[in-house]
Amino acid sequence: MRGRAPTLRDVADRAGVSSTTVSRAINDHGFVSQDARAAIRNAIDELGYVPSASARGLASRRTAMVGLCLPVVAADLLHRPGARLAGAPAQPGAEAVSVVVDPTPDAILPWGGMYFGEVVRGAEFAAWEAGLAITVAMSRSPDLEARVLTMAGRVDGMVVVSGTLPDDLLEHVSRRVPVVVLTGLGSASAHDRVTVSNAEGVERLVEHLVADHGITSLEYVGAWAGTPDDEERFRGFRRALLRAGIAAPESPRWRGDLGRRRGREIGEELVAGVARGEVLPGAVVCCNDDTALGLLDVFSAHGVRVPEDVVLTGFDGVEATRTSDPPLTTVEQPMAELGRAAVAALTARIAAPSRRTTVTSLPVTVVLRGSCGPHSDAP
Amino acid sequence: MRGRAPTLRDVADRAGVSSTTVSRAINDHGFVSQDARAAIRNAIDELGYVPSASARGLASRRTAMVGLCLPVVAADLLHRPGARLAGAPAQPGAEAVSVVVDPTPDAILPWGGMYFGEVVRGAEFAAWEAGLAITVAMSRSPDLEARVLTMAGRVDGMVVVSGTLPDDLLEHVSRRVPVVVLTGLGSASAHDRVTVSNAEGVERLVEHLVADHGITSLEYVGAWAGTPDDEERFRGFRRALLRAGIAAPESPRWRGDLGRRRGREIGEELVAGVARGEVLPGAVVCCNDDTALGLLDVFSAHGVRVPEDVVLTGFDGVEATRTSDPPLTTVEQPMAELGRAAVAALTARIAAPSRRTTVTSLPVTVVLRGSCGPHSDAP
DNA sequence: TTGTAGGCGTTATCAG
DNA sequence: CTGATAACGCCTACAA
Repeated sequence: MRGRAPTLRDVADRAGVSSTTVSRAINDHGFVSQDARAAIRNAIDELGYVPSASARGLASRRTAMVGLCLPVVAADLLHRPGARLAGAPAQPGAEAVSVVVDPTPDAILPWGGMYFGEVVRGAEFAAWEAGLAITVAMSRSPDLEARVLTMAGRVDGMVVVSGTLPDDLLEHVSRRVPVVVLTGLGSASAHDRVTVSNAEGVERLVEHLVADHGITSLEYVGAWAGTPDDEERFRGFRRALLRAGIAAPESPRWRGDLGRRRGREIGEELVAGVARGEVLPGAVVCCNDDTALGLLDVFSAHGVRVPEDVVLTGFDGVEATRTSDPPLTTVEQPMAELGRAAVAALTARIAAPSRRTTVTSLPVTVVLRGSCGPHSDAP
Repeated sequence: MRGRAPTLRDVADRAGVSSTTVSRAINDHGFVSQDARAAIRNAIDELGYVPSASARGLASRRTAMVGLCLPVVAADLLHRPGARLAGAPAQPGAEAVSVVVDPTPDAILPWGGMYFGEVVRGAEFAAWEAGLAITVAMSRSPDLEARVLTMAGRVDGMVVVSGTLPDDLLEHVSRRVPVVVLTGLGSASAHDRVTVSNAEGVERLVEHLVADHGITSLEYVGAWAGTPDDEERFRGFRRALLRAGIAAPESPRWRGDLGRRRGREIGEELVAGVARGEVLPGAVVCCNDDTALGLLDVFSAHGVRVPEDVVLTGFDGVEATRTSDPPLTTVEQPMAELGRAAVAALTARIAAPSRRTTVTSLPVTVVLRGSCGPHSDAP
């Protein structure tokens, strides 16, 4: 099949009009007579014409695509059962069927379930509404720079999850196309930015712990220093404490890396402290769910009861928080909305390149579950 | 920022070489001296040069992108908690935080959880390995044709989930770029195709029901007639029965539409039959999980016990099967592998346009859970 | 309502 | 190892 693909010109010749007219008909700019339209439509069908995006892009200087740059981990985050994809493709000679009895789900997902797939979904939706296509790339190691620049050369704008790109690369990219930063991990920036109400979320959560559960000794487990979201969350933590008249530390006493493994380490330290006679805080507020789940792993293993002995909370709203024992109280982020808002910010920026930089903050939801104690049901 | 983006030529001038040389350096074709390389690299950095994919594509006649065309429902399938995205964006004036007590998850997802996000993940991975970028589109109604053709003009090949595109559109597309069909719903085709061991999966499952659970009266709930996967699954169903010496119908007695709602209707009919004195079959084997879950909804509501009164099984391996009550025995599809295999087939086809059409069948896993009865643990 | 002409930024071909 | 030079397929004034 497919010799040389038919071009606009072929269509024009066949329809007996000029290529300009065909162009007009296709993009329906300007005026085209009904006759011409019909002839063109026929020619297109007969020839099987498909416009070349490359030529279009070159001539019009826009590609009608936006790029999404997600953390490598996103690959893992999109993880679902039945996935496999470990690196080796399924053996061609392997059995067509295997049988297992109720397998336990894969142990621990790296980054434990912040479904970036949701972000993609939201972004795709917004792009679709704007008549744009979407292309996604994971910021994987080898060749990161080349691949990201390639993407930059291919799109009208990019959404970049904060922290996925080295600063100089990000700068290089943003000299070419507008960039919207999706705050997540990583450092601040001078681009349009979309984030969530981190501080308010934690503040409200802590308020609940203090007011409704009467907890007065709380501790915060953060991320590494300089993580903007974490800093905001900690600020919310402090604010709530101070407002309740409880002494609050200047900085988190514990710092993790947002991972469950590190959460376990911190859990071990806490438990070890108890063994030495230290007393557990009334509540441990974690900067994210994975960290909290890591602590929970250790608490369960060592007989520390949650919420009786210590209340535990997370942030993000990953799926695992619903099925942990006890289910984890957390602050849920609207992932799909993040994607949508990011693309919306991008299209706005593309439309008005010189408008002021914007920051969009999306609302969060405090989800009260067993890990912070029993609830009547009116928050 | 950004006046007129620097071009290859600008880089060449600045580096004091010809544009050809710059091109060579960038794509590292042919030979370029170290000096030239260095000068070029500097020029690129200083200018913030990013190659234009449009120009590249036009000149080289390849775009280094592959497209993925997913069913509209995929939008819903990527669904996760914290999603929202109902159509209206979050109110700007809305509260930054809201609080809820352990909300039940959103009722029912349309198509209930065939995570196409997994397919995307697998496809992205394979594309990445091949140095390709990926663009995804959902086959949404208005403008389907225009959008799909636009995608076709933008990529070197497309993966299309079977049934998402009208035949004539698919044909139009495939006149331009190679197409790999991901069997799912819909009709057969003359393209490279990737699918799973549908028949073998069900066959093995039924074998288990008969041999290990001693069930001798089984019924099959299919999809609408002409659905290839369903037909294969039914064939596996028949084969297992016949081999076990059990009479098997020529065609499914019940037909659903793969949806949970329709599954409920079928469930109601079954229950109504019982009320009229009919006797339940020993097992109901459903063509997919959603249908089975629909039946289960009704059975639970009417006190029909699974697996005591009737055994129930599905197909797909959606997440909900793990948390239903009882957990649903099913045949799990390797979603990510499907995506990967599809892109692999595509790159192979692109490399050898005239090779014979291929069919790739991926292995499945029969997952035994509570809905088919107790198990020791050796299948 | 339609056509003409020129250029968009790269790659590929062919000589040096 | 390097440079001219011609496409590549379409859009966009501008003119008719």
